[in-house]
Amino acid sequence: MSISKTYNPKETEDKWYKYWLEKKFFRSVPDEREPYTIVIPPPNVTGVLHMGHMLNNTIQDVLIRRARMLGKNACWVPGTDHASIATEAKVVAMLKERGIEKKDLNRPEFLKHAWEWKEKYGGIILKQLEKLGASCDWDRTSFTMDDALSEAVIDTFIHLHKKGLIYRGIRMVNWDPKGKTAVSDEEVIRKEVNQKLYYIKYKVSGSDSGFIVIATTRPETIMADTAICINPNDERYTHLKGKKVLVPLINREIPVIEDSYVEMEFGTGCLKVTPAHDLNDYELGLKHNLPVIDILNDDGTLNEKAEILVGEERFIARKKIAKLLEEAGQLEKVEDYKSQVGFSERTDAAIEPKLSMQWFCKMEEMAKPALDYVVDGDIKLIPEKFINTYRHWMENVKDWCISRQLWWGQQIPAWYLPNSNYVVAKTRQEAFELGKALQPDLKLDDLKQDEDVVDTWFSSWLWPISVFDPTVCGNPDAKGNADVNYYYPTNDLVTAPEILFFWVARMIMAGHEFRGELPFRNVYLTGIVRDKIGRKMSKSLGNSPDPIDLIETFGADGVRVGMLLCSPAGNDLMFDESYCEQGRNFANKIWNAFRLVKGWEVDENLDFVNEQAVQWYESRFSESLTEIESHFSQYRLSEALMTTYKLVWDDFCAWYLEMVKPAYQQPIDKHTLEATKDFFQRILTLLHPFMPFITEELWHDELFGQRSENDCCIVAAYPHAGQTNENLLKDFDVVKQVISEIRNIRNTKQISPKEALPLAIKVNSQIVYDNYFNVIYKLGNITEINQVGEKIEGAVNFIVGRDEFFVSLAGNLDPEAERERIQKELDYLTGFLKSVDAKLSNERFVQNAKAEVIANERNKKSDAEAKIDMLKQSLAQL
RNA sequence: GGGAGAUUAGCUCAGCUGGUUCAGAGCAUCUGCCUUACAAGCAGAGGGUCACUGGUUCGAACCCAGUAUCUCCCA
Repeated sequence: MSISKTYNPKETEDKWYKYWLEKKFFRSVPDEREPYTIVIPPPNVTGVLHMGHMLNNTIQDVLIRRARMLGKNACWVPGTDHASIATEAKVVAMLKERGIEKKDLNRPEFLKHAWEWKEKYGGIILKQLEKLGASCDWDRTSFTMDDALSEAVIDTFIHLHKKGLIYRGIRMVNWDPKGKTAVSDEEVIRKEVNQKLYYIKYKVSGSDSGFIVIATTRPETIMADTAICINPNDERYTHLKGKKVLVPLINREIPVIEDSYVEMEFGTGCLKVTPAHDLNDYELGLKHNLPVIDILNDDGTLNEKAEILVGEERFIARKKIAKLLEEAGQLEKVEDYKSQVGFSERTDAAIEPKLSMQWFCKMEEMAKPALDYVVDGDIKLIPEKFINTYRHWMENVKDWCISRQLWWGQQIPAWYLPNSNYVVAKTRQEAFELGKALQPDLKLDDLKQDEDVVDTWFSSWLWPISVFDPTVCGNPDAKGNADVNYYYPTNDLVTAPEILFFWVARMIMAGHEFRGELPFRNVYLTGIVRDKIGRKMSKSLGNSPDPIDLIETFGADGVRVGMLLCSPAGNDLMFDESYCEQGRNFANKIWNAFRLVKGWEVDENLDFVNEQAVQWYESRFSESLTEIESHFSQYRLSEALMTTYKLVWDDFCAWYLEMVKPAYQQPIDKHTLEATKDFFQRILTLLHPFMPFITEELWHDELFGQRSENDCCIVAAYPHAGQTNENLLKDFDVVKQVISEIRNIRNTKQISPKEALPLAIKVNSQIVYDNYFNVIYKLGNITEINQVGEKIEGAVNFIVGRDEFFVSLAGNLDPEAERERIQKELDYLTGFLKSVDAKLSNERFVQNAKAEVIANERNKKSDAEAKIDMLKQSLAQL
């Protein structure tokens, strides 16, 4: 093994990842052990690894590695989802580059190209996860469009349709004119946009000069107007009641209706009603029985119903209409106006509200049990604050539009008969059998399958079940295979709060529907990765580092540590590369501590002089481990890491190793070396979930002797907390403080650390300092230690606990400076004593406070008094 | 407009059921060190009106009310 001065991750990472794969350490099959299961939130096949994935998957890997070391049968199932809109968009773009238009292809031809694309690019993100060290069971890699998983989707559709939970209906949907598909409410991103408010004059029918003015942001939709609406209480417009007006430019006559829905204060208090192109207008139209005129094509261009500007794109049409209105003298004015506009998450096109026939899944019935799991605490959300959000959603749930006007996905198993009836069935043959009942003369070829596919989330909501046994989806009575019975319900889900509703909640619904059980017990919600000035990381801002570059620069272990250091659960994290640097430095620290220990020569004849140090670290390790376990149990991973970090860097490297390390080129005793090696191995196991590569590398060093093939850190037993010796820990706190004081004296008096100093102790406590002389000599660079009964004159002194310490400096004591220092401390203590006295002389405090609190105050008082006494004496001696 | 959450050191965050020496980390900063494991390092130090205003209490960073600012979700 190399002993380079710095740790080089490149030499270890690929090597060990390959080794783990070869030895099948990630592989899980059901056995008699307790399972610990995580299903990956399937990244989009079109995706490349971004910082959000890094965070999310680092957390999952830490959890799964720790569970594995705790002796559980750990199973982390990887995979991807087919992301219908995003993938279809990519494939269409690729075809366009090759000079092929989607409209010139039929469905099978298009799907062939799409699968080719998926085979070529779909695995990129999973390969990238390997670089991070993700210990997924790759043999279980799933894809939401695998045959079996697709079948599960179809069966689910059929099952829910049979139950009456899926229906077809006309609804106002969010139409993405670029993707040419409906998208769900959750896929619409609202942004504030600077717009214009156009004030348009509508002529009153049958009058030469009368007109009313209507304010709108969408003048291109006036041709779809079917009414003008005023508030019945609006006195400005009473003369218009029952009248008709003419739509400008096309002069179609429409009625003036009255409804208190119209806000009198907004715009002119007069609203144009366009049922086909606005949700509120649609509802108003239903109420007042208005016709619906849809003037837009699927791609967002105007159709012949618009009468004018046919074929123009909607935003171009808006500009042209404004000009036409102006020329016609019907544009009164234009104002700047800010408003919220929805954009498609996938294509960034402005969403067009559009009426269309879609498939819906009823949510209310399924939402109830899904809400109960969380409210009753069977499923824990971490952090808990998300329960409120979850409840609010589930209590106001809306039906789920599940059809998408795309080809990439599972085609809806609905078959239309010539008479426009339809049946839902898995195959054409089955549909035919059902169809004959409705239409006896039906021929097989008469059936036409619905052109649309189901929403990708309609696959993903089955994920925690379908990756184990897809056949139980849609078949709630099925018993399921060995896998699903063993691994389901899974343990932890790690995901982003943005998809709490449209993924997490729906998985809970599906789990309840098909397994009668929750899909996971804990949902750990990560924050959004932002840059250090708080902006969301995005491609367009270019403020996101490439995770693979980060791994190149800082090593996978360094990046993992960096991610976790800045990631409190559920809070956004302000990522900065310096965290990864800190992680890399930590790896280097471990590496160098190892170099030190590795370099030690043993001398069997030496006495075991480090017994106190060894026992102290033993206790300290247990104490820290208990704290780490508690952090893990609360999913406070960054704190578990920080506790580990300090245990290694401060306690092990800065204190323990310094205490036991022999002088340069001197040998060490056998006991100490063995104890140190044992500590080191335990540290490696403790660190492994966070830093898998460096720990595995060091684990196999010859320092620890020969290891069998399967003796690897990844499967080593996680350490258990042993006994802690409280008194020893307390004594060492005092000893460490004494050493710090000595070092501080050196620093302030400009004395070199090389210059050894004499120390005298006036012991007033029960501490047996003799036990710690070795440590104090070594770390304080002390020549002699004397226990004295009286103060030493002319020495610098300090107090730790109740004991006084004196360091004689060869003639360079500055009495004035000493007096000042002591006086300062004295002032502080006097003030402190005053506040304690005030408390103790307050009758109500003594009456009301708990006994131990009062005892504590009394202790503080006597401690302070003792110290003040000592300081006063010192002052007098100067 | 409705709802949720946040505000503690220069930065990122802990701080449990109100009660150990007038609030703790890590990073950054400052001072001194190339001390044979590590300058990606060592030793030490400084740094806070716990957003603001009231209230409850013997006692408030913590509980209550209001104000301000910010973030997110929904319309």
